Amino acid sequence: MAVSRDQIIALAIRHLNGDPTASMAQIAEATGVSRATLHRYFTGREELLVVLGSRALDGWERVQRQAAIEEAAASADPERITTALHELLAGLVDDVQEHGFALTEHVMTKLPGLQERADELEGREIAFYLAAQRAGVLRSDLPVRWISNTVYGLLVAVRESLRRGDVARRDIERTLLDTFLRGTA
Amino acid sequence: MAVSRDQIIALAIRHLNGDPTASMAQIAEATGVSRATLHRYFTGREELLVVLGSRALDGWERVQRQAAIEEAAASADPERITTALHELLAGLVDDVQEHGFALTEHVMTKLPGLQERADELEGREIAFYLAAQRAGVLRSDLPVRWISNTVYGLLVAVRESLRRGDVARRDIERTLLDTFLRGTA
DNA sequence: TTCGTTTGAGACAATTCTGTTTCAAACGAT
DNA sequence: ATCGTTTGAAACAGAATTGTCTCAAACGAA
Repeated sequence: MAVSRDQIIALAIRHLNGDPTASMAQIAEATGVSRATLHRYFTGREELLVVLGSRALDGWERVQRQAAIEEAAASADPERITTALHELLAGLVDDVQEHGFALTEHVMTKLPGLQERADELEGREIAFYLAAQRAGVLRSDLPVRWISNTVYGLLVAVRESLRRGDVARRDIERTLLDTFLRGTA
Repeated sequence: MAVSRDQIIALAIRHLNGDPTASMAQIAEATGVSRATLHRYFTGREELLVVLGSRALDGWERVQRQAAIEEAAASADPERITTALHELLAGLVDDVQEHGFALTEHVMTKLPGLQERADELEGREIAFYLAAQRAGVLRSDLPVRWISNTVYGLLVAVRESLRRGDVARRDIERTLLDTFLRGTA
């Protein structure tokens, strides 16, 4: 095989990051494979998008796991929670580079199974933010879901800043953390 | 006329806020007008989108003008700049409710003339943030374009929070300002 | 009421995209 | 070199969308 299924997936994700509405023909061209072969690997466009969306959710889940947010939340230890928060945001920055297309594309949320899993991952993150509030790491006077949405919105800002070259890659993690925690004033 | 052109525009914007990829037939149905009439008012889909995008930019420009950000920047007065910043963000919150579809739809930025105008409005806002940094209202150790992107990202968070009912409408302006200026820690 | 205008419904062609199929060429392991 | 597999190119039908056109009905002002 000239191009493996995993390669196709990776290249398709990269292409969709630049053009989220690309057709099957455009995806085929971008992945260096014919349209027929693309349909041999994936039943149809919907399955392809579900697979790509699942990869994005895999990345998100991996970030949560590597940051050990559940364990940190259970410990209720401010230091551990702080460390986990830093790792979480740093991991999300990495992930937004890889799967940025899934961030604002409303199409993804309508595919079967994806929304449920996204809700579950969001739920875990909200539980973590709640623990961070209780531990005094995050402000308790803000709705925890607003905090979660803030992270999401700031990741959109990260994606745009990197795409336009407004912030250097090596500075973006610190800048994000700093803005998230301390604000801009 | 049963439905005026302005009414069509308003209803189309409202509908596209919920379904940004709606077809001409769907827009026609949502605006209470036949597809033929829709094509009598607008040359084609592209012109319709340009008109809607222009309305969104009109709203943005009006917010900037009402907040008097240029005058505040020229004054270099921290208090005036602070007031203008509050008014700017409050106005943007209002506007994101009206023209939220234009916030993340990449389609809009590809239409002729729209991107240039958006860049111009963004440029004015960046000049204002720069003045705010010089006046000590905003931190100077953050790239001014990052600050601009942060506002954009937080508006995405505002749109999501309101759509999902995570934050009450009457609280959102204060919550946004507070998070933007002081952060979440 | 009458007459000019506007509208809606439908038909129509053109385009685009999806998904399937066929077949010859390229490939790869033995 | 040979044989079974994989691939690409092309053709095809079906669906959806866009944009145009026609014509009868509804509308509105004089």
